[in-house]
Amino acid sequence: MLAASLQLADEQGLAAVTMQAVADRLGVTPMALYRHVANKADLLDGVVESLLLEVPLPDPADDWATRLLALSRGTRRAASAHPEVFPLLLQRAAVTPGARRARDVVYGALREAGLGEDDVIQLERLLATAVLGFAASEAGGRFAAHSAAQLDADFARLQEMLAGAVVAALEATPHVP
Amino acid sequence: MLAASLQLADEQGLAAVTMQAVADRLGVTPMALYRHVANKADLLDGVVESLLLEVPLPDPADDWATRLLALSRGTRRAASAHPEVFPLLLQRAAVTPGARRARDVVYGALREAGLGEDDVIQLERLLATAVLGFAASEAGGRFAAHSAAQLDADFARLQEMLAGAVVAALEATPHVP
DNA sequence: ACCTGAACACCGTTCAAGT
DNA sequence: ACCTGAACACCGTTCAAGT
Repeated sequence: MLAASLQLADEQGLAAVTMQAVADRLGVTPMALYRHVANKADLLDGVVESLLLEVPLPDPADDWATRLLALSRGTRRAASAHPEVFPLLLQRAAVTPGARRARDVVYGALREAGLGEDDVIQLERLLATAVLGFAASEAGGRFAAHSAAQLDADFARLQEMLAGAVVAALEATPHVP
Repeated sequence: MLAASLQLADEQGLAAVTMQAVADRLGVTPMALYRHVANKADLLDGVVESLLLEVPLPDPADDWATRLLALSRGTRRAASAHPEVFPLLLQRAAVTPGARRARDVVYGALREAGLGEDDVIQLERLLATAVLGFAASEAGGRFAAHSAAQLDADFARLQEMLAGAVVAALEATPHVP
């Protein structure tokens, strides 16, 4: 049902995701959906969550910088696969299992990099926000005037910027030699 | 009419912005709105644009770093004033007068800082995206679990991060001594 | 437990008609 | 030029009833 809704959004836009259309696709009446979902907002929550769970987790064997890069690339890819739904991500509290899963990857990477716990927690929010902001802008159409090559270059530069921020935080961290 | 729609969204949520409700507030029938707006999407475009035009432009007498900070603070304030509408900003192409207005402020500041034209153009997108991503996350509820103090601290750190990116770009720029 | 038919109050949008 | 009444095809959601 969440898969059917996501597919519907991908194919015909978010506005096409109506209780009746989803039900149709499942060969059922609209009212049957209310057995599995409280209401339409709840259904959309589920769709957003399933999108989040589609972002592949990086290989834990890679070093921390590679893992961060892989996660942000996976996020951008999920956005481009589901541009209609992705922007909704910024409109839900990041407290679901899917949100926690991605957050934990970043926490682990920043800890391994050597940051203190307070830094880890704050920096994760800023890194995630920058990546989500970019991916949501791209998916939502804010960059519609720009070429794919330009956006690839922008994304690469964003990564450099974020890496620079992590390095700066590391340099400000007292470390055991 | 755009003002009435924005007010309606602020007071009762984006879902309450229906053609009938807007018409009601103006003391007119819904069909009368179609004289001023092509359809509902067009109306929402107008509402988003009017929100963008609400962001105050920085004092041109201030130095470039102060202007950038003022613009991003103004943006964050507009988001908190209109949390229902603000997230839509990431879902429209940044080609309207309101978008251009803000962009030109950043262009001017980065040029004055001493960046080359290519850097100015690319960095503007990244800075704007980071600020909009943060403001939209905050307005949209992604940070709902966090205190206002925490979010203020996050925003301050975001500014530091962005300032660091500008400085790094400046250091990589060959300059006339 | 799960699904349905019928119904309700609302949507966005059209069109011809009014002033 | 601007607004309206009536109508159309759709919404989300409820409730009692069916299996």
